[in-house]
Amino acid sequence: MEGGSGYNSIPPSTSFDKSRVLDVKPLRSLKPVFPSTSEAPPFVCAPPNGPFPPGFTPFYPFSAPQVSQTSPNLNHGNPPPVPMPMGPIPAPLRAFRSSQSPGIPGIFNGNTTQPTETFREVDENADGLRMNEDGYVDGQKRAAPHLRGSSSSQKKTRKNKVTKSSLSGIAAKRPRDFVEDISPVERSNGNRELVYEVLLRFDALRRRLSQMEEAKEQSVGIIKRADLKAGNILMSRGVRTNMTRRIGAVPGVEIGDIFFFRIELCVVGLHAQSMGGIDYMIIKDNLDEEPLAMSIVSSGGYDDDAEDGDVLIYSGQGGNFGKKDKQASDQKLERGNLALERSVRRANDIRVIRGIKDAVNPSSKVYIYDGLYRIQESWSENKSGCNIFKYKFVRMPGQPGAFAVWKSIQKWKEGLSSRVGLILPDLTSGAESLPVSLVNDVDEEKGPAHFSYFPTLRYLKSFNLTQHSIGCDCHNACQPGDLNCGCIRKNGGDFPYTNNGILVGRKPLIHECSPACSCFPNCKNRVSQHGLKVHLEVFRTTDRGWGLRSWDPIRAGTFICEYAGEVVDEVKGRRGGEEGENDEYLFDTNRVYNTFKWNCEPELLEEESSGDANEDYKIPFPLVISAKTIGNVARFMNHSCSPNVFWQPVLYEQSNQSFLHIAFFAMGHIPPMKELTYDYGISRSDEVDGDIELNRKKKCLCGSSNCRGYFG
DNA sequence: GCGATATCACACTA
DNA sequence: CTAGTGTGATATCG
Repeated sequence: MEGGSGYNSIPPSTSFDKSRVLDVKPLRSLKPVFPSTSEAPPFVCAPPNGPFPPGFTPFYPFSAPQVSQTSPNLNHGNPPPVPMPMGPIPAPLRAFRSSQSPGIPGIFNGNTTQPTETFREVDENADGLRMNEDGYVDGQKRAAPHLRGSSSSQKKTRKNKVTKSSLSGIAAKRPRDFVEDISPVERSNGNRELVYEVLLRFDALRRRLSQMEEAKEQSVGIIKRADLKAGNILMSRGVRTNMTRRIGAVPGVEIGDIFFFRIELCVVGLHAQSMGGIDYMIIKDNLDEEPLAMSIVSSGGYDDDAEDGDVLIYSGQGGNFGKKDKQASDQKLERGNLALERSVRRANDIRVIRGIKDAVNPSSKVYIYDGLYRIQESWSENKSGCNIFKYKFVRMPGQPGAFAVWKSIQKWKEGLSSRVGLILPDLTSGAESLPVSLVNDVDEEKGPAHFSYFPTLRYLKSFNLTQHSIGCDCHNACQPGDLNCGCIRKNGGDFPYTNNGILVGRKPLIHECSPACSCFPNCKNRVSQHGLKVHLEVFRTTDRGWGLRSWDPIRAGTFICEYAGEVVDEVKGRRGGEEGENDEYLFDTNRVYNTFKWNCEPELLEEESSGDANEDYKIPFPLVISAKTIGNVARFMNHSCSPNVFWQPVLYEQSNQSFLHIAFFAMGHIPPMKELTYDYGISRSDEVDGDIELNRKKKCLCGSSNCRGYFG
């Protein structure tokens, strides 16, 4: 199959073609190279900061096998020659290993010393985690250690839901239901699923609050900061994790994870200070007590030097530095600065979160968890007569690239260095507003099989699926909360998107404005009509043919692309006649899709459950799209049973007819270079047959712990 | 028109 | 309970 007919052939051009692409077969369904899903591709052994080996993906899919995710792995000796501070070194600290470095020599400087009180506690936590990982062995039985805020979290929302024990078999296999309780143990110590879920719930609530605020709904009062409000609600309801403060990695948070609000770092326990840049804890060592730094956020407020991907010169806090209305003063060796100073001597791991401007949304920031660092040295500087502390943070070796990946992308964008394995800078040949690069740094394939790039849907005339509808008569732009707007009324009174174009919630159908409306084309209710917003890349995967990923960070609810192609006859398309291979590029609303919860839980807003909670796909009519001969980037998106992208039906008008489109949105925040995937669903006719026709199915290689084993 | 700058309300932990 | 820590959205300036 590989290297099939289309290989290296240049198809005849047609007047319609915007571009031609070379190709092999769609390999989304090829048989596995790694038959067992537990055999992760070898990208975990990449050098810390690149250059990455072919196909290296620095980020695990969220529920991919994470053998050592929560194991402290303290018994792997052979510390590499890491840079160590000079002078006497007090008792080395033990901590969680970096979560993504299985098989990499330990990064600890020893494991023979007696753990201190605090570290014994850490170890116990680690044991608990290991149990959890084996399938919620005793999630409920263990007493909750020192839980703050547990009382306030017991109220409401957790009505008699399924107990954890009744789910024990399934829980590890299936994403949990939103409303399900988070146990005290899980609140203390997280895991990957939980961290992801807490973040999803945070953003769902945040989007809903933004929507209500933008519509000026009186019910919630004025919320200037939906992020803080959402964070506050979740914290007080106990929808949070990793409350146990710890040195080292945080279970469930992976290097490369991205965040869009400081408060998100709090709810997953990565950095507990909602504003402060230095988080620390008091360590009791025999009779001594000393503060040690756990994590820092470098966001550009001070003149930190973040030029090098592996070294960070971090400024101490305080001194009223950079504040207009206050007199600058000396920084004092107290609080965070003191903790950093102690951490120099102790040489403990410190989590580093780097905040940078979001290129896609310049008014906001992105926070990247860049893994564990240690402070190599510290000194004082004098800035306009005032003392400032400086700390040289050096990244621990053996960790997957995170911030370094961003730096590489930045260079590609500036043209300073070309993307390794670049085949085409823009496979759309200008058909999209942004270029889509085609890259293969894995093998010899020169590109996907020929198709014509077409950025949207093409309805054939023979389908009379559409009807004229009346647009709104708003002037300028439709205003959230304006119930005179016909389009908002069609959406049930809610504006489907936030002011910055983020989808608030899934619904059976979204009605966007169109040329039939009198609002301007830049009206915010046209999110899915304006093409790509992030720089995408079609790339060669190691075992699943071509795939799609993004150079830009994508926040939850962001429109990614629509499924473009030809709308085909439902019955014919589904069975594909003799050419079963047509199935490869089919999108079919008739398939059975895993249900999942994405919208805000009304309980968190103390609202009665309403129609908004409905996340069923109820489509006005079935839609089958073939992207075999014409299509856009969506045709390269692979299947996953734990996807990070979902589809949403959107209706808007063109040429006096309403057309149904399939729009893809980000489920959670997606870091750059992480593969984009959605659930392909299962063909309904096969399901009805009872016996699944496995030969028609494709063996799934998504590698997720929720994997169904097949799809299609 | 766009970046810089000002203003404002605020949530976490020690 | 208070102090210490900037943040993120928006308005205004040059």
